[in-house]
Amino acid sequence: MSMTSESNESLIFKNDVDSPSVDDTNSGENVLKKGPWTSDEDAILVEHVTKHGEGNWNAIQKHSGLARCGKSCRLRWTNHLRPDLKKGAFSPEEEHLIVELHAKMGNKWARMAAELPGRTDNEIKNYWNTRIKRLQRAGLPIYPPDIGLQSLKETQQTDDMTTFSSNDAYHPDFIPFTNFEFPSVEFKNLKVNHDLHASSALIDIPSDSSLLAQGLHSVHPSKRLRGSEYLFPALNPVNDDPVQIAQSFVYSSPYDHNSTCDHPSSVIVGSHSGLNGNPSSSEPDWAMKMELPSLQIQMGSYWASPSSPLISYESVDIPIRAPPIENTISNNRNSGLLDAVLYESQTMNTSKNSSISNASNVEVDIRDTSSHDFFKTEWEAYGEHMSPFGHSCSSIFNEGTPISRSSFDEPESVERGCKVKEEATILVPMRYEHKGDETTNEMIVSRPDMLLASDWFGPKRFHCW
DNA sequence: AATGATAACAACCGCCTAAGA
DNA sequence: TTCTTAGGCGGTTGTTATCAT
Repeated sequence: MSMTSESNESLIFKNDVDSPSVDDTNSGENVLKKGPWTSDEDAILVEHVTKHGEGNWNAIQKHSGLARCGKSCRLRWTNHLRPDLKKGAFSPEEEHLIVELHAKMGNKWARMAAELPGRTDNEIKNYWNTRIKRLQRAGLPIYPPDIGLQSLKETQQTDDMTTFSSNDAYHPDFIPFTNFEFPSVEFKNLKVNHDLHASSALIDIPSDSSLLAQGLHSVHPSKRLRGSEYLFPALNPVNDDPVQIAQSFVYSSPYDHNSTCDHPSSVIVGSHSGLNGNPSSSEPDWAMKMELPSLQIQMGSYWASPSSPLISYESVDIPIRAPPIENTISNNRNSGLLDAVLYESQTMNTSKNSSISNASNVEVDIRDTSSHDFFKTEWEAYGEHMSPFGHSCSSIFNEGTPISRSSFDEPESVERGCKVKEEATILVPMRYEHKGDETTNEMIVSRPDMLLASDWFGPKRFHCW
């Protein structure tokens, strides 16, 4: 570290040949240092800010001789030297809050930091990014269902969903659904069941684009979690109560009522009733943002965009005992977890007191065929049976669940829009172990994402055959 | 003990916006 | 009105620590 005859401050860092990196954009004497800050640099910066206060960062270099650009000074001060910074790991409360805030705001780190006194946006961002990576590897949802539901409800309470709000709860760079080619249909019932409608989306397993692109291919069942780190403070895997966890994934259609259904034996588990292409719908904008990963997005992509790649579940290595071919569709990799989900769902429903204490846990009766009623009543007007997303149950399955041959192989076989392939409806007979009883259910496997949640359930706990 | 993988952290880069000249 | 600049923000990259094999 070279020194000059000037003040220590100015000498230390100018023309520092030992600097890890030097910004030579400022040619000549003003050679700005890059790389890690030294304690001396910190001292200079602290002294300057103490004297002159924050701001005017570029002046620091001039006045103190600190060979750092103003940006770098500001960053260093903000992220490390501020006296009100809270050091150390995030507390469980903070972690929970971060997840909650991210569900509301997305990648608005600065705004999130404002809600966390003593924490910096960079800190939160780093925490979140590493968490995302962890979740990607584990194939787990990013948001615990309770948080997703809660945040959405809060969001919806404060916004008129008929218009795109500029409220902070919404991302300014909202990406509309226009490229999704959903039929422009007004869902009368959606407003009535606003919360559940959209919340159904939130309890989908989230995943961002990168997860879609890569994370699912890198599921690492044996990935360790350091120390006390759990993916969701509020949903600690230590609590391995499968019912409680399963409840978080299973919910009923908000449109449940008693009427007939064209798929008497079919139930959509985790149907995406909340996703529709109507920009005036209550779908929060963040649900469409890549930065706010959601499996709903994935599913929406499956359904809406022919070019959207389907996840290859070939690489998902989760030890689920596969059912025999004669009982299930071939290569159905979802059966194991879906089995588990259905099992838990059934457990809940057969219980007299299947109370759902948690507001986010919405019950579904897997034997209840009325879940399709809405689809029928609302969509038969279009002459076809399809979901609010322009897809029939069967087409949803076909597009969202890679079975047998990959959809990549036969893109033309993927029905889009209003096409319906009733004959393609997949009924999966499943048998469950349930307190000595055997119950057979048929279902439409529509949730490949459920497979990803198997880590939460503990794959060894469930099996089907 | 060595090695590789991963997490955690720190810092930089590029873009955007607001304010002032 | 346009241009410049400072500051802020989010994304990305690099480094170090930690853990498992």
